[in-house]
Amino acid sequence: MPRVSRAETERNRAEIERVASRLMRERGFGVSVADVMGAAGLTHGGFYKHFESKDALNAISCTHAFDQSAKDWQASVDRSDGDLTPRTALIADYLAPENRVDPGEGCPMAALATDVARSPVDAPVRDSFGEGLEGLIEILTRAEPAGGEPARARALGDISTMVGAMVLARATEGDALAEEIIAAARTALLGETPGT
Amino acid sequence: MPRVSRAETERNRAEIERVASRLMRERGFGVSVADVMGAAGLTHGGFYKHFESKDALNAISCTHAFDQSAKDWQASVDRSDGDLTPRTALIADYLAPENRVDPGEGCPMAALATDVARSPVDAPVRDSFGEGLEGLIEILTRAEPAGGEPARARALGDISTMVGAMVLARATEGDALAEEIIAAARTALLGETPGT
DNA sequence: TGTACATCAGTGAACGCGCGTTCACTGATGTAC
DNA sequence: TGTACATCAGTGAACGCGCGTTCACTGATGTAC
Repeated sequence: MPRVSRAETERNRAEIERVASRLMRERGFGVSVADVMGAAGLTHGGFYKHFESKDALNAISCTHAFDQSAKDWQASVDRSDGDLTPRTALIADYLAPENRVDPGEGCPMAALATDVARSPVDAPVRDSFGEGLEGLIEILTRAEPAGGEPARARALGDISTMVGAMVLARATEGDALAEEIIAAARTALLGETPGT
Repeated sequence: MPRVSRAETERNRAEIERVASRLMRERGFGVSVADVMGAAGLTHGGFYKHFESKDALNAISCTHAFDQSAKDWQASVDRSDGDLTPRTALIADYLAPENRVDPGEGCPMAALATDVARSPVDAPVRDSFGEGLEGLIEILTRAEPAGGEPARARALGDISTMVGAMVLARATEGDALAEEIIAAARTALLGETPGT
């Protein structure tokens, strides 16, 4: 049934972007146009009525994922109080099991950085990734106890540890090492005693 | 000219493994059999005289890359002396520009972790990655100033920071942020004053 | 409010291409005598 | 050491398949009157 209403068109486009963002974090940019459209309940032919190319969708999906993460990070900051600093809340939420076992709804840095690194220098996804990353850096920088330039450097160090731990834990999922890595990152970042 | 000598066969196989290990770190497991064989100076048809499947080569390439890295890490430890601790030497060498700009000859954790995370649970490359990772953890654990269990936890935290910084710097290569991330990781790990 | 018609989101077949894998063939190497 | 022959690493065409992209077609939606 062709020629759907404007509202339907808009809903379809939003759904394509949503499932693309999920599938690309799960499987990488190699996910096919047909799989994305199918997951959105459509056939592949209509793809180019919405997007200029597969490359363009990669970039849009990356931005979508970072927008979602920025909201999650801000929510972590907002739930902090006297007993829980914003930085602690953010890092604890990031290292939680949900982020590790469901990459499709999780951190785009951990899911997409390697794919972006392999993309051509002129690929649109590079700008999307850079801007999204900068956004997360700024949220964590504001959450650092220290202010000014040291806060940004500390945020960059924190993010490196968080992303590295997430990436390595996902690669060893199912192995005891995965939990061990996350626990060690927690200890390194939050100074918890390595127990259990 | 078919039927080459045994020595030639062995040399060809070693060359296939060498270039495969390089190309997979550069482009991921998606690199094609034809590209690997071509890079080794052969045609694609002979591939199955050496390997059972593409999956098997993925695992072999991963092990090859970790073996190379273990040698590099040990060399870093060996060059340390009174003024330079093994841990400092290892981390400084890891974060050096060569590792960042030439992923094909660099760290397999940073290059392959995401691809491994996306591989099926029964893919042979998962075991290769787990074993290779454990080997590097042990080298760094021995290089930590503290001994016993805390040394291992600290090694895991260090590796997380190293890998995360490498992965993010590669994704932002060409941007000032790439250098900033590496510098911040250096500061976080080695306590250098964030200068320049 | 009703009618006539242009618009265009979605469909499904088709395109050229590259993938992993198979296979008949080649001919120098390695072996048996 | 010399000869006869089996072995098998490497070649290149072929297989079925999935990729990104294009395109003629459809028919309900949105618009003009």
